[in-house]
Amino acid sequence: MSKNLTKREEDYSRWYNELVVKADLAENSAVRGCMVIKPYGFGIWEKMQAELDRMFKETGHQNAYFPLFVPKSLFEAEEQNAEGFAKECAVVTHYRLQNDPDRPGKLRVDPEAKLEEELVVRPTSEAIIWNTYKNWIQSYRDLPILINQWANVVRWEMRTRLFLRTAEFLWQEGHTAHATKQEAIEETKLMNKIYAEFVENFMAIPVIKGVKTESERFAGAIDTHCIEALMQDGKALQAGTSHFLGQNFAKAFDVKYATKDGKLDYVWATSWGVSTRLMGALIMTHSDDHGLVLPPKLAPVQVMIVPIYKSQEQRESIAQVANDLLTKFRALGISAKFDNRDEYRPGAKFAQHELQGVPLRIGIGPRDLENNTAELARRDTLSKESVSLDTLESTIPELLDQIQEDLFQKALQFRDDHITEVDNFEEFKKILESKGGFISAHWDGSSETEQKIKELTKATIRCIPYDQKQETGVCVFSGKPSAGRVLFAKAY
RNA sequence: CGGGGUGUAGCGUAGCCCGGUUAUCGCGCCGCGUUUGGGACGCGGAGGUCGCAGGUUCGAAUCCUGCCACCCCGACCA
Repeated sequence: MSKNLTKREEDYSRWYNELVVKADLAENSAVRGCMVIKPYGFGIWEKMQAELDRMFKETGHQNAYFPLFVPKSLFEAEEQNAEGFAKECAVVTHYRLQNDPDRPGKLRVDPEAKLEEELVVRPTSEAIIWNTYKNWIQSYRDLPILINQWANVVRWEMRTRLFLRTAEFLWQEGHTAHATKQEAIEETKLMNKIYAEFVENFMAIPVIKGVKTESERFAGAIDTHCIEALMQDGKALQAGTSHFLGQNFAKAFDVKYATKDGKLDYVWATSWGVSTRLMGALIMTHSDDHGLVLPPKLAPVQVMIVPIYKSQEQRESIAQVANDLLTKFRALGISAKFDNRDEYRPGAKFAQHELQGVPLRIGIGPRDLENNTAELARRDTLSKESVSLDTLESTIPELLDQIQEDLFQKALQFRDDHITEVDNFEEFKKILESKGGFISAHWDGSSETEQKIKELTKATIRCIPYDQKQETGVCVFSGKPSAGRVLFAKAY
């Protein structure tokens, strides 16, 4: 994510440490790999949350909250799921501290306070939620259950990566229960579609919708649908997943319902989630050497007004104009701010707001006061123009829309330029090393081939795209017959 | 957990090989003044258990041992 930030040494430092999102990998080993998200960064997340939440509610979902701690016996009930996450679980074993007799003033874990049953800190909530759903579901009349929760989860990864893989992360996880297989499959696809719409329309990041291969599937799922994005360095990023869980969890937690004709059947399930990883995707898709570039729809501040003045009289005159503009923008639902700090000069403010990715900047100085103009600067193109003050009110809303669209188109162009069709393995390796991006190639459908390609090239199958063409060919690695191309890439 | 690297002020660092005044510089921070159309300037000032613990030595940021943390590369993963 910092690959573009090489212009000045200070930028790099400020990027992490002052302005944007302080991703503080704490020094204490117990919380290493966890993020501190500063207010500005959290403002971005809040906007993402708000839009997603709205989309979930529009499709009939409700929010609820389930416990952070999962008793180990519940956690292990669905074996596939438990096995998949076992290696990265934080576990609570004690419930009390006491004074350490050997180290005055220090504490130790009270050995007497050992829990009878260990508590797993949720890496995902299927277990505890399905244990609850068991009590909520008796009849087909209780279905469907369409619930989402906004929560934190913990996955004790061996290696963390800022934004993309932190030990603790914020996300939303939807967990739904359905009477029929078909309905659950529809829900799985619907939520993947909603993720795609959100990421494309709000984050301005183009994605490819598809289905995971068996080896990349969520632990405990029958099918994992996903959206895959491409970062500026040519690596793919899984931006969201939606799982069709079949009856696996219903069977593990014994969740049966009475059908209309009086029979008992297991419930069908889905789960789906996106996380703060999306913020990493946002940074790595749009940023440039000057810092963040935020799509207007997610920018905490969309328009920043910067005064340029010599005297305090000028400053006051500009403030009047600026406040007038703020009122107008507020009426239009545009979030605008007036950076009237006296202790920084304009250049420093310009640089700071560019670093923070504020989409539009309006500069007002003495010359503008005379001419009734302002300097309007776009963050994405870094272009500036002098415009009449009177036109701002009408042009800014469409300009924000234009920036949103341009960001998407630019990312789309880059993404499409980095999908390469390849028909032999030599070229596969060559493209992967030189150009990167997605490689569209035939695959024989076997996990063995997938595994071997991964070992040889580090590329994995990101997904089998929904819009895969029916096209007979031969596997790029094994030469065996294939019915269509899949997308390979090196991934985060 | 394997391989490599790095720990010096809020951030970025010099010094370490070859031990020796009061630990270097830049940014940031505080005060005063001058400034303000793209990252201001001058003067003054504050801020350090040199990652931690041992050891060697008259003397350790520097040499030795152990530990810890972080970064990069693997394995694992949203």
